[in-house]
Amino acid sequence: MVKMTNATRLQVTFSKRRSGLFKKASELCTLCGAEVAIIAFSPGNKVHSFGHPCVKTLIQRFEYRQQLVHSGEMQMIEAYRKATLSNLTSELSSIEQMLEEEICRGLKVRQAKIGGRIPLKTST
Amino acid sequence: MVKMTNATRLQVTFSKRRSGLFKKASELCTLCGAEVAIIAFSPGNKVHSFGHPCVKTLIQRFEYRQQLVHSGEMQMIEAYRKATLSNLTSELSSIEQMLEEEICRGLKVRQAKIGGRIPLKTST
DNA sequence: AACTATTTATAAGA
DNA sequence: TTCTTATAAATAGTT
Repeated sequence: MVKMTNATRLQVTFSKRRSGLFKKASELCTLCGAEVAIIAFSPGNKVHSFGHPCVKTLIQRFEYRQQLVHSGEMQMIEAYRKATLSNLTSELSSIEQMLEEEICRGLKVRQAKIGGRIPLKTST
Repeated sequence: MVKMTNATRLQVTFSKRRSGLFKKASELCTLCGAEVAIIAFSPGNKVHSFGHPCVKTLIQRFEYRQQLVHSGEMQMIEAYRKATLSNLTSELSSIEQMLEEEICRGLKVRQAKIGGRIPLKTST
């Protein structure tokens, strides 16, 4: 599989495959209860996005997780998870969720200050 | 289409469909020269990601664009695009790209300081 | 992990 | 851009 040469066909193919990709993503969400964000830049450099529940929230969560990994905290959490009893695991989940919600809330406050808003779902 | 109930089947289906989704994304990249990032949280809340050229870069670019939209600068750039001659359009693209590269460089420096690194492609 | 019947995606053409 | 259709690919169910 190589890059298409004909610019017109490439544009049509991109459009079709992008909608196919977004459809697959939305099926994954409804069928499995997954949460998915997609950011796509077309060959013409236009941005297209899909998000359930919304792109921004998932980016925030992703970056928070990455931060944990980089600072070694995730390993600590995993070690704790393995060492503790299963009923404590659900407690930990709640704590993580609360922390995540706090971060989201902070984001919304910051966004409100700059006059922005958080779309529920975008396809720009 | 509704959410699957059987937890085991759901896990298998998620796994199959996630790899299908990532494959479709990579095909879109090679076939059309697109750039795509996907962040997916499984029902078990594990994070999975796909990125070409890399998730972080595309998130940065996405957020930069969103910022432009919110501040109204994108509209100004679009208006300028339409008003100017086509040879100026490519010049503008170069300027945008340089600006983007500067932002990426800044990100890398900041990441280097906290001891992190930027993966080319992740599937966590 | 592998198989396969069936469903779904898509390339090409209109 | 939308519709059609022949072909290719994905996947649900099963082993």
